[in-house]
Amino acid sequence: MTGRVSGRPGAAVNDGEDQGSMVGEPRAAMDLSELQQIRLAKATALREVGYDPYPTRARRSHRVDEALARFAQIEPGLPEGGEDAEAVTLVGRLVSRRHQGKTLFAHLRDGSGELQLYVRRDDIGVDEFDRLLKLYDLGDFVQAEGHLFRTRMGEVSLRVGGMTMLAKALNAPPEKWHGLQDTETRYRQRYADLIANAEPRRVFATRTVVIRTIRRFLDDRGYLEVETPTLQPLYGGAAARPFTTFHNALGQTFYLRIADELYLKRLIVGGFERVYEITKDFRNEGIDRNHSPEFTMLEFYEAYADYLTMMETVEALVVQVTREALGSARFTFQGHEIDVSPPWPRRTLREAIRDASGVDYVAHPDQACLLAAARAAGADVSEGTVWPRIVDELLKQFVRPNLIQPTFLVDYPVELSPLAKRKPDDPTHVERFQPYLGGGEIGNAFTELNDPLDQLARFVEQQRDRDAGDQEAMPIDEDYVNALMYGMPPTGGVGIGIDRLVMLLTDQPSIRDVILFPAMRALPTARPTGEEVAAANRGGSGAE
RNA sequence: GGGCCGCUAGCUCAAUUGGCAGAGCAGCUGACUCUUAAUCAGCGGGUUGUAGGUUCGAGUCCUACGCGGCUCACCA
Repeated sequence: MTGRVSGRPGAAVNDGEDQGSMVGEPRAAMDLSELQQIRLAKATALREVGYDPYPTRARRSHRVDEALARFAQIEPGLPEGGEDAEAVTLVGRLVSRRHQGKTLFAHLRDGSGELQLYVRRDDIGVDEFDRLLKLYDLGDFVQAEGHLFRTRMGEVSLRVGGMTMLAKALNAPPEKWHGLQDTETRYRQRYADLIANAEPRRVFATRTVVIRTIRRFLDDRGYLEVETPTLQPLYGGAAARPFTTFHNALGQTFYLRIADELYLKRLIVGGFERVYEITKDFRNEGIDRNHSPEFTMLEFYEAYADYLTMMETVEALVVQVTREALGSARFTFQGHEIDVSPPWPRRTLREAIRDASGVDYVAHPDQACLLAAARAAGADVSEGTVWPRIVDELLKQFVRPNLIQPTFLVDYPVELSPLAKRKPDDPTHVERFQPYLGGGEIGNAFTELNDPLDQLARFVEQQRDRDAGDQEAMPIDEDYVNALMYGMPPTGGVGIGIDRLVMLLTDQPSIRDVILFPAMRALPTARPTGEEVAAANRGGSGAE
């Protein structure tokens, strides 16, 4: 860590090696803003009258929600405006302040909520009241002890008998009414966003409920949560370009995983019957509203199941997650009322495309023919587009935007799905489905291909596309084929993009709004130099 | 990568045709013992993203660059 003491990241004010200097030493103050200097002076003033602005320990008897619950219990036995006889001690951040002569109202926020503080000079003495007015600021963490009561205006409050500083804030919080609006600052300094805005606090709390509920759902059904490699010598399981990195001691290139699919299925080969993993995948491609270079993926695999079984599981999972997170199976996304109650309609990809565009891709089995038909239907497809891509374009341009209510599209052309098993009655299609919701897909699933030689043939096919310049085609994974040669039972598998699911449930239009610290271009001063990169690759970072 | 838009005080935003860079919040000083966007009086606060250019004069016009947003392309 370098010591940066400025509101703007990248505006380093303290690049020296010495780390242990006491806060409050004015050495770094040269580059502090006027407002920061004023707060720093207050911290120094506190110290001068014997109060540590950063004491080591805090004490708390109740969280805010516990205090409110306690008062609700006790209030019926109190006279009008009476106080709880027992003292409580609360901790948290000062988020608002209203001074009126010899009294002071303020709001304290902890992780569970907010509660009003009521301070009277007569209660705490002239000196302490004065300190409170002069040396405490919005954003400071404090500890307040006192008795609960209800104000004349009807708000449960703490009549403060004593207050101490827990941590002096040098940065002022953002504007209290408009919050922090600047998108870039909200992403780069998420801490400030969380302080200032209730919306991200709600979104990320919901995200946690979603993930917790998924775990419980799968745990309850006998799934084993496992961990597979992030650093992979060979990537696979999806169509995407990987990030590349290098292991110094092994002298070897690794790829950051683009999916965990192939490892999870190796575990099915090994004899685990139900496995899942919730983890980050990394794809080296463009960033937009729906794509982040690192994102969170759920994948789960079940032996002796097929894609029909998995559709029921997905419906049950999504409705349970929605109910846990929102208290209902219905919610609003970007103005659309969505109901995820099962069962969800199932339509084959072929008929969905045919109904929406008039093009039956089965009737146009070669590239030139399908391209002409697609264009005749009004699709925007460029000249060299390969056959499976044209199908994908038809899906994207005609079908997807209209899939607002939950829908399964099923049975995809084999060319689009190198890891899925062919339909028994139609070897040109595979048993695959994608759940659509709110105009986008939230996952991908199939009956897993377990014929090792068919799998090898599909890899070879992919390799041909690779050689033809398709940078997203999968490389041949011989070890995976070897695993399949030990025998993999019939298996159903599902992948669900957690970020997109959270976007839907929290009504957020951008994936960046559901990722706490979304990937951003480094600011000029924060970007490592070529020398630093070279040194890192030379070996040994020195630090853990 | 292309196109469009944006970047002004700590935060939220103004600034007419190119003519003294402003307000609210926050801050500072003071008044006020049930306020809650508290109120009232006064005060301070700016390298207008960066670097050039045009001009008597640039927040405003031009060029380049940086960062971001939207969008297209790419991409599940």
